[in-house]
Amino acid sequence: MPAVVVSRLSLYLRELQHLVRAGRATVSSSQLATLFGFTDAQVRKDLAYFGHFGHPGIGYRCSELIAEIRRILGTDRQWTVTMVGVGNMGRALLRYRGFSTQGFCIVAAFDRDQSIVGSQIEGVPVFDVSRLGEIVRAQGIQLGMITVPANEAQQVADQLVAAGIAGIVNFAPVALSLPEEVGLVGVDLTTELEQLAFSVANRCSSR
Amino acid sequence: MPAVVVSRLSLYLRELQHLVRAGRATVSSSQLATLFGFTDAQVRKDLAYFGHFGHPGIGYRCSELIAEIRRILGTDRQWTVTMVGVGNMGRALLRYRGFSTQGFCIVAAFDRDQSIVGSQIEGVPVFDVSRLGEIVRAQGIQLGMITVPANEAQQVADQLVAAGIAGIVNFAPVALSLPEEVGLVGVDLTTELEQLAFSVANRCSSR
DNA sequence: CTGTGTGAAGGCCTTCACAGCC
DNA sequence: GGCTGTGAAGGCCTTCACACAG
Repeated sequence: MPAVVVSRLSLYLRELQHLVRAGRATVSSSQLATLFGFTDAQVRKDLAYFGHFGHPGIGYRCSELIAEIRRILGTDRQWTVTMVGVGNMGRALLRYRGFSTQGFCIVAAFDRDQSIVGSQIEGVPVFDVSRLGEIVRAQGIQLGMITVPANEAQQVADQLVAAGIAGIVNFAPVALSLPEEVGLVGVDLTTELEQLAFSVANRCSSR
Repeated sequence: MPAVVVSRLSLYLRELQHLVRAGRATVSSSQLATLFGFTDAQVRKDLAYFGHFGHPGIGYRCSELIAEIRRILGTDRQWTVTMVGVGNMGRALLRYRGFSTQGFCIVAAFDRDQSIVGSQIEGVPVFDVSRLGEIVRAQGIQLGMITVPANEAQQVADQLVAAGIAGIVNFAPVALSLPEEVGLVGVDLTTELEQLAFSVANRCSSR
């Protein structure tokens, strides 16, 4: 299965949830496709990698497909998440409601700023970063989000790995070096703006 | 040229800047490649699409390559940016220093919360969203970042397009429909976590 | 007739392997 | 020896086109 399929499944899931909220019961591959500028064949192939979810002549039942995609992504279960770095970005993400509704529960945050250690932000307790290993291990936290400055990110990542984390989302603008068996996703906002600048400067529609 | 090349150029740029800060003068394609888990041939091909920047036997001079990549991306010039939606995410992004050093200058923000309209956040003035068209047009603002709730994002995008914006970064978790000639990049944090969950649940190293 | 699932074809992207250069 | 730039090969991903189902 192509690697990009999973990211498209996430997009399908998101729009399916919007469709259900709008009262739609079914959707066809071509309707889904036009939302993103994909082809209908691509949508069907993406879904067919994982099973037979469609109904010929009807399309896909939204709620049914939502359940299937969540099962595929593994977000039908709950994931425990920690956030390391409670600066501007960390705080914004802690306050973002979208994670918990999709199966991600932030259970602990870490920082070294003593003025916030011991407090709670949106119900999430903030611990001193020196207790990272202890708490991640004790609570069996599965995923970590790194929102510290770039020059501290690798060290934090190493601590998370040592504590047995299964995957990391890295918001620091630096490449991390991790063991093969730990999942890694990088999010760099400057990179995204640069993408946009290039596509605008070269008038190449990225779609 | 493959579409993904541009996103890799951004990554090269980022690490080159780290290398320069660490005092490195040159770097080879294989050294750059191992930072990301790419092949050396890929790095060379990516760069060779745009010119002959390397020096056989030496590698690439970091500062030289930085200048070239910035020129390619279009970030050797300054871009004016606006942010629509000054909630948690918007505020965090306004306070993020990384944009301005890479050529992106946030010159105005918009919200409809009257308690912040008229104030400044990190030196960026916050206007009522009703003045969006007027101000974007008057100041010739080039790029827009959308950080409003999903159900308001399309409407905001339409206003930005009407005001003549050249490109949009959409942080709202919804697919936007824009005219072909307007650049669009989507950033969905939940999607990123879902990627990670899948790769962990299926123990497939995404690298 | 609408719409899915899917082999086959086509195209795009990456990797290989080496000529050329320092 | 070290390293880049690049045609050729290979592989991966998307699109096509159609059999089949409701």
